[in-house]
Amino acid sequence: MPKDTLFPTHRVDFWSELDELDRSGDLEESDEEAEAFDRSIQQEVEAKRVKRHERPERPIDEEEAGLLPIVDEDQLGLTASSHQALPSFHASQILFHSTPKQLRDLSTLPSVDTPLDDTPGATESHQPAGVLDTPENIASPIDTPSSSSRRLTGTGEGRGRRDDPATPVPLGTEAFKNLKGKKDFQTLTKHFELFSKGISKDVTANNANVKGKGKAKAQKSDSMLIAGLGGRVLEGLRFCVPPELGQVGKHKQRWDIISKLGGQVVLQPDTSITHIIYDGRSQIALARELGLKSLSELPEGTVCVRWDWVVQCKLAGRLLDTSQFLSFPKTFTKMISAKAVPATRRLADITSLLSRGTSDSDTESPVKRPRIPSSAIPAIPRPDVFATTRTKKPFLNPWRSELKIVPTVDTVHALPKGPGWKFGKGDDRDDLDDILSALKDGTIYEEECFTSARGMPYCCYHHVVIAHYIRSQSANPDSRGDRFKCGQDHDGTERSTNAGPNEWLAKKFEDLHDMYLGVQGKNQFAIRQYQQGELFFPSCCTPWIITSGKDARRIKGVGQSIADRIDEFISGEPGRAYYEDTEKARIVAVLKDVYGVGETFANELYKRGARSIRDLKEKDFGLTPGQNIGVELYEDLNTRIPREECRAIYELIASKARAIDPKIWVEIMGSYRRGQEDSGDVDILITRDTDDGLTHEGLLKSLVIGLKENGVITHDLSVPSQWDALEAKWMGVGKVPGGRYRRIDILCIPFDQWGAALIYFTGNISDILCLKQFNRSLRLYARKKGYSLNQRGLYVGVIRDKGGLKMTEGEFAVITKTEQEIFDVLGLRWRHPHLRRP
DNA sequence: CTCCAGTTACA
DNA sequence: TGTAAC
DNA sequence: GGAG
Ligand SMILES: O=c1ccn([C@H]2C[C@H](O)[C@@H](COP(=O)(O)OP(=O)(O)OP(=O)(O)O)O2)c(=O)[nH]1
Ligand SMILES: [Mg+2]
Repeated sequence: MPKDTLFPTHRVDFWSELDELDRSGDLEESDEEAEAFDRSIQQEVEAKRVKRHERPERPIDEEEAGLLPIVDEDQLGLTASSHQALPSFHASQILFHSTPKQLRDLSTLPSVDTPLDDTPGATESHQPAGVLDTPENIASPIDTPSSSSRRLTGTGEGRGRRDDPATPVPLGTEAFKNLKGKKDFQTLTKHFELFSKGISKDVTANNANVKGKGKAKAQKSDSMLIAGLGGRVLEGLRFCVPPELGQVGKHKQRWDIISKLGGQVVLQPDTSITHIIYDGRSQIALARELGLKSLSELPEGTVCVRWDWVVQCKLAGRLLDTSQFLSFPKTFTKMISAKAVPATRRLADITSLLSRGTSDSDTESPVKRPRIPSSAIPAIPRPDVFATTRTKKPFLNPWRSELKIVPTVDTVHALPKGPGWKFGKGDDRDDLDDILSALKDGTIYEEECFTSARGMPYCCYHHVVIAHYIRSQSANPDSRGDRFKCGQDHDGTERSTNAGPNEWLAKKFEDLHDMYLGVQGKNQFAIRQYQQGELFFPSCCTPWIITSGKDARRIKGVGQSIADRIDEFISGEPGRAYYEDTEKARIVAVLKDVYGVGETFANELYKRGARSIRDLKEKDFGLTPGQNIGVELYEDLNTRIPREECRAIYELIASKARAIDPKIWVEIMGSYRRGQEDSGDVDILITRDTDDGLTHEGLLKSLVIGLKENGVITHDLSVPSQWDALEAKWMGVGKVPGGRYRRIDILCIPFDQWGAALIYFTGNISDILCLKQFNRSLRLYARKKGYSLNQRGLYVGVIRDKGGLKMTEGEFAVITKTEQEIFDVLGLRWRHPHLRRP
């Protein structure tokens, strides 16, 4: 792949915040940008052909369909003819992934819900069991023939009256009063007027999806497909985009993007708006800004979303669930279906259709309380459920099927509440926010315009995840088993992505990182930096186009060495990255994929002549028993586990455990708890309430034995040193009947370490970094505060020598029954597991 | 020049 | 103790 | 390999 074709030549990508725009006053700017972006995407696509391993087993479309509802316009009243008739609610408000589960045996089941939310409203009653929540049975908010529209309450921020968009009544007469008189504000409103005029002039062209600025468009006819990126997904929606000082350029772009996507833009709220774009965090501040006493004065159903929602909708070419993009997730704006079933009702409805007890993996406190059915398990509906409803998709862009968002497992009940908890009132950004951004830091460059965008981290995260996911998707031919055959399998399933203009760099670094994994003696921290490189470059993290290594050094985490690599990549001159990328390194990297084979032994194997997994199978290299299992099950163990299967394995284990001791607590942790849609292994955490004087001592042994009899557990990889200790970890392999072999970890812990163990075992991030960054940064943070955090608890008084070696153990700082206690001591807000990722 | 999380199991 | 793993 |  010749670099020049990969490397975009234009200067700015479509969403960067440029004040030049303002200065020039040239409204065409964003058009140009859009074009540039689109072009870069195309180039990106070109670059996307090659790839490596690892893909989930499901066909992509299946997931995609499940996660991103394609909305039938008819159902939304959004067909062209009804374009004017603004629906009160919108597809974007659909609560998509709520899979409440059945109430389990209350008397025996430890209640482990997340930081307490006993509010009945949010956690609806559950329904009798009987229907499995297999994908087939999951009610889609779309295809559920829902009852006639009901009066909506409790949705969105607004409670006020709603008018037809033709006759909006302004709200917030005092809006922006503290901005008025500011020069910036005046220029902004002036620009807005200009913009509005431009829109009405262009309206025809707009409808044809070609916005008037003739010349530039003509030549880009085939990037038109992409230019259309997004189609008119915001058709019929009306956006209030409250002005911000010093953000004229940014806002102009936003208006333009919204209107190109078919949405209407207003500065001041009125009775017809459907959305407010707000990247801040404080409802109060927003209300004040808008000149409202409270956001409830907004029209009923108004949703406050961060800007990145729009961006993602544009990228996805369709409306996305807003749940991941709410400005105020804490209020948990109950998203509702287009058919306007009240939120709580909907949830109950879904509950009744699903069920079968499952763990709520968002569990937290061992405090006893009735177990509430919750929705920890994401609905991953099957594609055919949607097939019939997606036909109306207004703009079928080819990228659509590539884009997916991390599963948003909308655990409604999981919102934190109670003592010690505050919802982010105002700007209560805590230090962990800083940690999380620090994690990303490498991905965020520090510039004024960027730090001002509060919503950015999340956006960034989403983009990274998506980009990464797509990368691995495109890397691998589908269908089980095929992926190891390497080669031929590129059955025309061209998987392109719409990642940004620097994406090729991310790919380069991903590749480089993989390669260095096989280089012995390479500094682990150096490898980590390359790994970081994967994160830096997706367009939304680095909103400008990197033109040189020097340029990239603006990014925190990119130093001289990474910059040099970038220059190599750009110039195409073979440099270190080229010379170090040897056949040997690649082979070693593959050998290292065997479970139990690390860098050292992989190199040793290479030295002894091993060149492939087959060699390992055929010749005797004196592998350990564990490594032999790794070789034998190489394919299975290197295949990601679909979420449903994780759950199935969990259920098998949990039921066996409960059969042994009904008071046992069994939870599924790891990537599953974080809400990922596939996992590398199944992580199970076990403990038992000691209130009756008994413990889970010895349970692990009988559990494993029992599961071996079942055929659920098939191999041991590493067993506890003391089987009957309260703390014991078993690692091995198991499967569901007829399924692939899967890695399983079972961790038993003393009851009072529940909180610390949850933090530990939930970890974070995996998907992108394969580092367990959340743990690492939290522990680093604790250390800086004079504590020490490990899977057992949070300690104070740890004395370290100057090398950082621990001289004393210290003592428990807190009883760590709950995660929250730990977060509290560290002065941090508890975070939903799903948010423990950068 | 120093630090980069903190721990367990296996051989 | 070094290696590999969570 | 990068940051302090
Ligand atoms: O180096 C590590 C590896 C893991 N963990 C914790 C966090 C992690 O979430 C949990 C389970 O580990 P696992 O390797 O299963 O990672 P995961 O997060 O579950 O990802 P996946 O299993 O999908 O690969 O153990 C750490 O603290 N440090
Ligand atoms: Mg795991």
